[in-house]
Amino acid sequence: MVKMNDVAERANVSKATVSRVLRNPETVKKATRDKVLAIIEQLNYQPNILARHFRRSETNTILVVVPNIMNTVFSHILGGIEHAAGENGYRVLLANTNQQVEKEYEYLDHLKQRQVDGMILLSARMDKGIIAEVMKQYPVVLTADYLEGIAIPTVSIDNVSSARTATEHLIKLGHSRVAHITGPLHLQVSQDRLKGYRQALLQNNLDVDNILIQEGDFSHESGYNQMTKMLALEHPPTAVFSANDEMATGVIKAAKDYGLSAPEDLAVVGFDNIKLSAIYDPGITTIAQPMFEMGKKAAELLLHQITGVEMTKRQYVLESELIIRDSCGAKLLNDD
Amino acid sequence: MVKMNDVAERANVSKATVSRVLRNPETVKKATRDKVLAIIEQLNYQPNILARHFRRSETNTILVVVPNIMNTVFSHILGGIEHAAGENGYRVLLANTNQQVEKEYEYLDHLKQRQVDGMILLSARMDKGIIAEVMKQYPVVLTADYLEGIAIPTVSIDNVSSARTATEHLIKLGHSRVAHITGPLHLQVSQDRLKGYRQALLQNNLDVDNILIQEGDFSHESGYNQMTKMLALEHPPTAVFSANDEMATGVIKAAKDYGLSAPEDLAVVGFDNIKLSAIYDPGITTIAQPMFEMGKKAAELLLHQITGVEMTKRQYVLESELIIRDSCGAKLLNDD
DNA sequence: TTGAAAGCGCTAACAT
DNA sequence: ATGTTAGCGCTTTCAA
Repeated sequence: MVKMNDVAERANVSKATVSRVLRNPETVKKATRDKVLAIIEQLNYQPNILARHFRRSETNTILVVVPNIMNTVFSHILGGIEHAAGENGYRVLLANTNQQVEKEYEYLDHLKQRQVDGMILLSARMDKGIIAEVMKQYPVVLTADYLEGIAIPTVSIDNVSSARTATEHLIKLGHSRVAHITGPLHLQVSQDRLKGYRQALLQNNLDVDNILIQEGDFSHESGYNQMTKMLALEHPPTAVFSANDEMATGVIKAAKDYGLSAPEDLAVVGFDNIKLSAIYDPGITTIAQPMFEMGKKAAELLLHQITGVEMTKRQYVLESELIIRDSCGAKLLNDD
Repeated sequence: MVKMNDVAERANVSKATVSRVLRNPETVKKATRDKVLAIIEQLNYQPNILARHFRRSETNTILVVVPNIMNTVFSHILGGIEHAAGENGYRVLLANTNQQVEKEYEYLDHLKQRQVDGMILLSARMDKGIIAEVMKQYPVVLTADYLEGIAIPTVSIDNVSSARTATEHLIKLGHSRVAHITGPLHLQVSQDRLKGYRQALLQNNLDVDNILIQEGDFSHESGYNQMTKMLALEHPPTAVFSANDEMATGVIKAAKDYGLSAPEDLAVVGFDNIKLSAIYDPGITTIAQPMFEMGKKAAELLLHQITGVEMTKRQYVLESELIIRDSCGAKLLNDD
């Protein structure tokens, strides 16, 4: 393994100069620089990055803690993170938790041991006190999740108002019995979407009927099962706001198996705007969450912390958008 | 930052002993060990992993080169890799290429600079000579892709025979005009699936009609467009084998927009068995590719190389399976 | 079973 | 603009 000293000797300069050529080329006279570069090329010298990391105690690596990489929403956020990190010369270390809190705690060691320069959490189920403690010492950003009462830098959408928009859309379409299938209620996002749903009903003078609020787990199957249950009600809903797109497909399938069709007999709105919602037949009306952008912004925010860039803002709320497709029936009306 | 020496002093032992307690506890007398561990606890000592990596010139990190993390197939393989790596104390560094070959070359530097202990490629579009060269020097495994004429450790399925199975399934169902929408033909997997399709036709004494073979790009839209084109043919196909599931949904949609329905008027078989194929309505008959398993196996194979475990086998071909759902019409027959 | 000591390859402060 | 030098924190060989 050829090392910096070998290059230095061959070029008749000191190690320091070689180091400078690599890290601060402008501080070296052009002639010297060219000579050194030529030798580097000739010897096919590769700097030992581990030595550099050690010496500088920085790694140019960020840790991304994901509940589940196989989930479309997370993989797209991850895509955005990877993109922004790469653009800025940083690498991404992956940490899958499989929703286990203990794993989140484990990965904290990476920060403490300086194996990474910072961390992005896509899920924060740890104790808030601990998170607050960690935040004080290391660069951390939260995205895709949200934590109340703690000033952690966060990139998110406004889930409450987005859910309100989705629900209102159904109300404006003339529905008064609008159901909601929630995500797992231990997640803040699920709580927020539920809150927005409630707000929309109340602001439109509609009663909140708890029988029309059922908890799902974001899976197609849970959407199917909860909808099947509600269809057997004496007064079944005529519209459903599902907390994500995958459950929305379960809702539509349940209606179909019950002899109803969406949107004619049941209007459905989903959430996330994953590819599935555009591909599914009928196309699913949904709230578009800028997943890639969220990841990108989160990474940028983290890199600012790492490099010490002044941050005026620490909480970013990105825009979400109602995408009207077929499942809500709005297009049916327009066709009249 | 408390360092090893601090622990040593407090425990009245040498740095060497502390190091041993951490890395080879069995070589230290129990009493000493306990004392040291107590001090470590007490001082909340965290070893500087960067120093360790540098000193040992190993990183316990593997690099995963992915064409696109946002693609379901890749994210599931990645899930398997992450799982196996984690189980064995290794970390996963993510490298997205966005299908750019130059990026693949760039990431090679991570290996050369010893920033990672090995590399898993989910796409190998680099020059074979270079790959062969790299393989000789560093642990490398290929999965999800396949390279002819080079003995690189590989984990894959048999795309040719899987595609043959898929196509034969349609032929057995009575179809003689079976179309194929391929993936991008510069990819080996697309070529292989096309080959399997051809074999099935020939083995069943059916002509290969090139007008029924159209190249897609794995997207819903390309499936839709290519199918729309074929439906306008004088003798349109009655069945389609699509090289992936997403294009299969495009095929079904195109048929629908043409006034036909699947499977009644057009039988469709996809490939991959991503979640979408189970959720879609009609459920898509497809070839199940064990994505998670592939990732897991690939990681294990790589770790064997890294740790110097004897490898009897270097090419793993995992089992794929035909999953019969609604889109092919087989269930229609059974209902008779 | 433990300690002493060298040194991994680089960077950066300081000197020239 | 370039060189000298110390040292980052750990692991490991050798000696005791």
